[in-house]
Amino acid sequence: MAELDPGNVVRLPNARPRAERSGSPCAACPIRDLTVCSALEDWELDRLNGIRMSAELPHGATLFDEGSDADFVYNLTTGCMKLYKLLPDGRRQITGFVFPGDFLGLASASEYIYTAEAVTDSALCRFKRSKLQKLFEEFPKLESRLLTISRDELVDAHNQMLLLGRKTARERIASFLLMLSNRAEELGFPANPVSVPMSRNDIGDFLGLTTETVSRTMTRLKNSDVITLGADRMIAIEDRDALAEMAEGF
Amino acid sequence: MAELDPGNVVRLPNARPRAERSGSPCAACPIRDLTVCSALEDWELDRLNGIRMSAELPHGATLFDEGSDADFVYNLTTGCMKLYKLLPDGRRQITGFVFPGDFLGLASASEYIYTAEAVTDSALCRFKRSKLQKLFEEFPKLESRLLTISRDELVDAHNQMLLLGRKTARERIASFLLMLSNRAEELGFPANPVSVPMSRNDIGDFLGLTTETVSRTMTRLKNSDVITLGADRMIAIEDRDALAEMAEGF
DNA sequence: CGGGGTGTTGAACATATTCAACAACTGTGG
DNA sequence: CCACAGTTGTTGAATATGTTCAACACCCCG
Repeated sequence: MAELDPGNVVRLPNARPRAERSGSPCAACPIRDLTVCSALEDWELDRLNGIRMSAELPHGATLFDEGSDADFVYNLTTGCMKLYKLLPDGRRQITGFVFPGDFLGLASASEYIYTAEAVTDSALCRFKRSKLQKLFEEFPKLESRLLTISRDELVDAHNQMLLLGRKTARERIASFLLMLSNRAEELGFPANPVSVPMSRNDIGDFLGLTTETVSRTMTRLKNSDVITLGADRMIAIEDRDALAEMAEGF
Repeated sequence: MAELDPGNVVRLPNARPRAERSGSPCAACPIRDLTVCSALEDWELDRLNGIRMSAELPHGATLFDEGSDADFVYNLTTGCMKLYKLLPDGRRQITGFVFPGDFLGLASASEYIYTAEAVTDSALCRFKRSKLQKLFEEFPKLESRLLTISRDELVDAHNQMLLLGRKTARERIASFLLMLSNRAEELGFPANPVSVPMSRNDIGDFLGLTTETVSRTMTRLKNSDVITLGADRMIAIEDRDALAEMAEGF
């Protein structure tokens, strides 16, 4: 796992101008406001930076495996990752996609409860759990922020349970596309022709469907003029209201 | 919502002898070690007790509705509750069952993200969120403990996603029965003839199945001598190993 | 070019659902 | 205490949604 090469970091569209106010790279971090770091002042950020390591992953690479020792917590700065659990016969459930600003490994206790794999080339900040724990004592704000983050993850998880347990294939795809579009917007990427970096197979394993069902359902949505399937895994949302109604199960 | 009548509280089997060391009812709480309170000393517990209110709910009663203002957080002391989300046409997903020592409303921000309804007659401690928040500043341990609890909830949620997205009906039922058995044991109730207080319909809505499928699957497990269906919603696990293998998808 | 991975489409199939009937149980009032 | 009504649970038959198996088109990337 190579150290971060700054020249290789893709800046996010909503990046703030590189701050001159502090020497710490964190102060200039484009996703600073989207993650834990938003709880901290510059000087506190310096302390956090002190225990930070950078890492990059090419697409397809595994960051950690389900069941391995959860010594580190990560924060994604660029790219997209997937988290998944496997059954012995290979059935896979992707429990979440990770976008810049999101945490990885938060839900784990002593061992990671899912495998984390890069969907696209990715860059991350890495924190040793034990060191982070010590910082909590110094900055309770940090732990407080982490509680908020974990609460938000719980909200997403509950929505996903509703999706997996009760929604039809069409409703699942609609929910998924809107989720991607909303997250893109939060990150300052275009919300409408939405980028769908993951494969049909990944989408299926996230939505509890097969590749074929994902493909067929997308085609039907295209045929009913709700979306347009473009090149490079781009999808245009032509009728957002219709998609939203579908997603909510109307 | 009546105040807790102490004469009406069913003591849990693993209750410790009523403590004489403190005047606070919390110090004598039978589930004290199972919940947030385990993070606190007696004198700190007194402070927590100061913002505590008691409540009871008969079975079938709703504690709060999805979407209503999340002003309170609750801790179940006796009974069993269910948390669920609804789709506009009435499809329901139960996102979790709540047992003594468990929290309700933790995942919520300004509004509750699920409805909470009593499965059996229940008793709870109620805390005003704003007051609890203030106690956090006084006892960071408390917030720390809450982070652990919410992390554990996240682990459960991820396992449930795997179940809902990828497991067969038989595997879901097996997982469910083992979960009930394990939780019962944690609480000091018998792990083997396991009490299943919720209806087939509730089980179905928790596992993403219909009542009929739950019923049929249970019958098949009975016919293959893995379980025995008793009266009063009791189920005996006859072949725990077989059940465990099923649950894991072997 | 050529080849593996990715995506689409078709046809047969399976698992779980839906609709329906009935049995068992619970609680309530006469 | 029993009778009755409503709820809960079980079972059967028909059905549907999504899966499986299979073939082929596409398209980057080598």
